[in-house]
Amino acid sequence: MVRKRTSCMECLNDNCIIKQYCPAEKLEEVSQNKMENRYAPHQLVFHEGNEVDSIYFLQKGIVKVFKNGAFNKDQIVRFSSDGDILGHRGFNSSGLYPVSAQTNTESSICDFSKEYFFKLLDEVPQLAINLMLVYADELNYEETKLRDMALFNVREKVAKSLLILVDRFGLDDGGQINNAEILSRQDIAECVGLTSNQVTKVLGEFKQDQLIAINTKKITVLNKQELEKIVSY
Amino acid sequence: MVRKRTSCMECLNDNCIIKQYCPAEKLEEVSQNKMENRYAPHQLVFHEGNEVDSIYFLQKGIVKVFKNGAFNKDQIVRFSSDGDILGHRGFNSSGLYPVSAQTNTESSICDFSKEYFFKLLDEVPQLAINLMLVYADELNYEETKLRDMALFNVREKVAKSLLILVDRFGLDDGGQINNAEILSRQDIAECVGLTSNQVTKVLGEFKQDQLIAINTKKITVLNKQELEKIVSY
DNA sequence: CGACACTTTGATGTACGTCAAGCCATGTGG
DNA sequence: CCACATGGCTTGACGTACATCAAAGTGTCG
Repeated sequence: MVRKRTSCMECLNDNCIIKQYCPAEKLEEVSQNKMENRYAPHQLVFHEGNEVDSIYFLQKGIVKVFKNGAFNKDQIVRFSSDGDILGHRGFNSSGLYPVSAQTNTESSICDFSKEYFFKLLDEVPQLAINLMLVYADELNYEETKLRDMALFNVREKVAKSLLILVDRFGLDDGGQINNAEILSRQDIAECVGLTSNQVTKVLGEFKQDQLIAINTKKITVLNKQELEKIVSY
Repeated sequence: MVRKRTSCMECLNDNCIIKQYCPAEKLEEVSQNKMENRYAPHQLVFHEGNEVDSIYFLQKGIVKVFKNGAFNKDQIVRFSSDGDILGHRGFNSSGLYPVSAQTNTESSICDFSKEYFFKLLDEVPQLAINLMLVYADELNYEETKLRDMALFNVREKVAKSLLILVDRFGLDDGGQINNAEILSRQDIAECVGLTSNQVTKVLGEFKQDQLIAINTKKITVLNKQELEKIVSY
């Protein structure tokens, strides 16, 4: 991991809420209080259960956020990408990270100390309010997923996992799911609480039904509408 | 529903984050911008899918917050009680309530317009920050639940539902779960995505194993430690 | 070219979801 | 005050979808 000082003024990532809501004159100070880090693929950013000391902003890359379950059955909370906040789940009453974060690709991540970040929130109310709105959206997303996981059968869950990937990574011109090649069957399974076995089987069914095409890791969505129909009720 | 103006200064509920984080001189203005409403049991406070216009603070009572699923299989998100915030899940990008809220008991609920509340957040940064922390805790809670629901079998889910109720409502001197008499088997089932049938069966097992005692609706916890052991791994 | 890891596929037992019938409380009207 | 109706609770029986295991297949790396 390579650490260096960089300036928010020159950062090209417009999704970052710091850049969006801090006034220009504040950004100079902000830059003084952060470090930018470069991670190799499959490096741990922070670990579930550890004390929360920092908050992270993912400038570029893909990071897997996940919770430990029993017997190496982890639960993937989300895949974060450019502009996303990491570690904010740790601002809870326990003071411990409730999830782990691990890079999937090479990544650039800025970090602030928790102390400085809270000082910043107090000085820039719009930042606090908009971070609050980020939480609200994530809470909605998780509660919808919770409802769905309670209701869906295996086939529906796999359809849901594909739509989650499409939503997060998008499709390229040919209809292929971006970044799908970096995901194992296990990864897909852990998004929706299944085993890699079950995912493989249902993906095979979907291929049979011409909803998708599979070239090992690369998945092409042929009929998104039908996939959406499977998860709607 | 009876509406009236009351003052936050005289409110006895110290759990309310408005009272906790607004300076005394601000509370006068706040009181001018809210209404207190008295609801009968089983009245709807707001409905999933409706436009978000207000935020609510539950002064006294028990309110069921739930999401609609397929074929009257609702999902209970939580039971709110004295001091809890209601409707904050609606501060999302869709502008619609993602859940419904319905009183279980007679309840007193204060409401603010969304506009005034956001103005207040901007003027009182500590309120915004602490509301953010409320979201963070709820997000943690939901993600833990999501993980558990993906992993647990029926027996474990029922144990979990009992522990949720104990956590929310507490036990009286005799070990009975407070307010359990207002809950149907269906309610318990909808906390953890089961049917009332399944809940009844497992509660019967727990009774057999002397973990609980059942007097129709009233449930007495005899061995909380063992219940916790069932949901731990 | 061989070793390793991941994926695919089939077979098997079991836990689960569903249905239906009986039971027990509660409340109402004769 | 008792008979009856209603709604939720309880229990058992049954078929199915699911979890798990093992073995073969495929791709990838040194």
